[in-house]
Amino acid sequence: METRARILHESGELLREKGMAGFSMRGVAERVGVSATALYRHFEDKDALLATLLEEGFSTFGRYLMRALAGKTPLERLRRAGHAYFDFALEHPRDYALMFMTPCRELGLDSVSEGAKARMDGTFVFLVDRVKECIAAGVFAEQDPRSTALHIWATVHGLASLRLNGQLEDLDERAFRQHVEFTLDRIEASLAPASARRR
Amino acid sequence: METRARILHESGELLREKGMAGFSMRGVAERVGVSATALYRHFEDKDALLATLLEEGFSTFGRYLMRALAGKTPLERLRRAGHAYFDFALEHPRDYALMFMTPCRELGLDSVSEGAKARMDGTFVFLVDRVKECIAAGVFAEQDPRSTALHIWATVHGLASLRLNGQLEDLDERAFRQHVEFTLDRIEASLAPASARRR
DNA sequence: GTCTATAGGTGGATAGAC
DNA sequence: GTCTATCCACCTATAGAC
Repeated sequence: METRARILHESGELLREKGMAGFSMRGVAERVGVSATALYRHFEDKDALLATLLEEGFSTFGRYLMRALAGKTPLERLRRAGHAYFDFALEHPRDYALMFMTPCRELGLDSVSEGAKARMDGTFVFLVDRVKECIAAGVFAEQDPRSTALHIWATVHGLASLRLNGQLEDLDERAFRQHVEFTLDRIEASLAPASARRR
Repeated sequence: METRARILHESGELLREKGMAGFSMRGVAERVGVSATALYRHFEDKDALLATLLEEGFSTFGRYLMRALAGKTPLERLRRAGHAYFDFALEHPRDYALMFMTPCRELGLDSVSEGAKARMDGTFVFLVDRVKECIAAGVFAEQDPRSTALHIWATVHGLASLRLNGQLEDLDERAFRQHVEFTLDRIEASLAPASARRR
């Protein structure tokens, strides 16, 4: 792997291990196996490194979400979006934590927070569109699509962040995946129109 | 206020403002208006200060949760627990962030994580009990109480943490409270037995 | 592109006076 | 209990050699 890519990779690892408080250029350099100053040939400064990490995280996340569009029905596309969300969180926990679990103010990236905010809004719009499809198709009750989308986001984010924070350590990977299914089932059940709720 | 209490208060404020990375004994001392060394008369070291803050957070949270028991029916008690959860998150955002949004490993409090884990488990058991009540009363479908409780926790935690991370800034306090009601409604709807789902 | 050397800063913690 | 003085560790970032 190229040095630059390795720097980004080890940055993510260190960030997850030690948090923002323990993240340092020296720490990254040591993991990569170069001197601390070498990093400055690849990134202007510490903020630029973090900003790049954040940006690449959003790019990857966007690709994951796009998988959802392969679904053939509105409900299936929403379901796939849910799976894509958890796939990303579990396969890129460092990126997920940086993107969704770190307060903007804590990042201290004034310049990049604009871009991050735009990315976040874009993600939310994608979700709102999936919800609108479901409402139009009659599989969801007629409710404010934005409230509904926010409810879905909060629910999946809550589960993902409890998992990544280590608060569900007694669940193994398989049990967690099962709970994901349970969660997606509950979301669908809670949004179905009254006519669809009889079993 | 006593110096010790003021130290704890300002510690919470600083933690919320700057995050773990920006939290320092000197920073706390400056806010309190004493020298940095004065803090060491009240707390053995930085970890002890954080541990105390965490402990007091769980105590306060426990008192909030106890309000739920004033509800007259199982469903009302669960609903009140939901409200207590959001009340605590909104009124004690610093404590909430420290307790539920900071990875244990990032805190670096090996000694205290035992106590924190026990507290967390206690909270979860409380929620499981409320769910069991609802199932026994027939207002919830017969499902694994622990899965159900986890679903509820993840959902309310997701909403609270998005809020505290500043990702829902376009919602004012009133709109957010309204969405809380929406969320609690969705949770109940998703867990109701099939027989109760006809409108 | 990577190194060593180094400047300049921040932060945790202690010693000892008051 | 609070202060000043101080030590030491660690951090970001730059300069200049290779």
